[in-house]
Amino acid sequence: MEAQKFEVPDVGALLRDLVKQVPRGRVTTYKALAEALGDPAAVRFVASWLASHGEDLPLHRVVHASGAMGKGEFVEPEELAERLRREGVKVEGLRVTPLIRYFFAEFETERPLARLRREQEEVACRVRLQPLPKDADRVAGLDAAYLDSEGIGICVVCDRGGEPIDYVEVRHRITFPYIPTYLSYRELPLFLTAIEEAEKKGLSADVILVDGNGILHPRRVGIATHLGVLLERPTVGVAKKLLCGEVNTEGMAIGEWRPVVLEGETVGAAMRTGRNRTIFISPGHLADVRSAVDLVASLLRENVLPEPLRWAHELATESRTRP
DNA sequence: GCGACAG
DNA sequence: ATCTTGTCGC
Repeated sequence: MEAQKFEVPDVGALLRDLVKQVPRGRVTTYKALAEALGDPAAVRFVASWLASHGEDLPLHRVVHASGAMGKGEFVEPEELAERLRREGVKVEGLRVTPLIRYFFAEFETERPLARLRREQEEVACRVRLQPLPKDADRVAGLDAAYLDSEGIGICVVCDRGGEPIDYVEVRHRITFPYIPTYLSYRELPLFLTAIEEAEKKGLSADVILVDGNGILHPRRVGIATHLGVLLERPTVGVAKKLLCGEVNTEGMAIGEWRPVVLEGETVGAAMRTGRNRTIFISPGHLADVRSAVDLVASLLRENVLPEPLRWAHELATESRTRP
């Protein structure tokens, strides 16, 4: 099986370009930058990325939506205010006043996140929900860990009893940041090569478990779904936190599960595993909620995660200790 | 007061 | 996810 070509934009570089577009004497906001990238929900990425990668940028021209000075690791707010004043911007009490008078948002941009969203919607159109193969006797688990900007991808293949058979490890430079609902663009390249390497080694699985969501996603295309559709293979997503949708987890017994509903549709299940931990299971591709839940339940032991994912996580974390 | 977004 | 001090429980 050939690795799929999977292009991801350099959003960090694009964000730099956007900040450089803000003229002297004008200010923009974190939210306006996120919108210029194509998704206002990326505002936290914008703030955190600028705080750690924006040392050489004119960050005094990026303020909160309230007009308040931004917060970075490089410059004190008083100094930011001083820099703005020198450019003719009025700052009172560490706030640009009135913001509207100096506000800039006329960015030259191709809105990269909006393009990725359209791509996700196209992938979502190709999802097929159906029961998992009944004769599945090998289940893979995919997980990632990070060492600075290097990503570590693990693909473990387990037998039907959850016993690991073998695994592969791959490493990639990762540039795409974590932005909620765009996880695929960060981790899928890692997973695609891990699976390719596994197949080269003669390691294959009937179903692939992924650390993340399947159709339990605002556009019904979480990382497990994206992977499944690209490879045309059965996948199931397992997440440790709820991304979206609604579910009542009150008084759940261990092993019990309840549907996660999104816009009136059941897109997954919340299941209580050991202790007080709840996991969120959703079909990726060529799976449905019922069979995904059954498969995960059959691979659950004492751990929070089903065995293939528990092993993948353990191996990925362990790999970080030996660079 | 609003919102709370997988890894 | 990672970083990381202090705190709780087995």
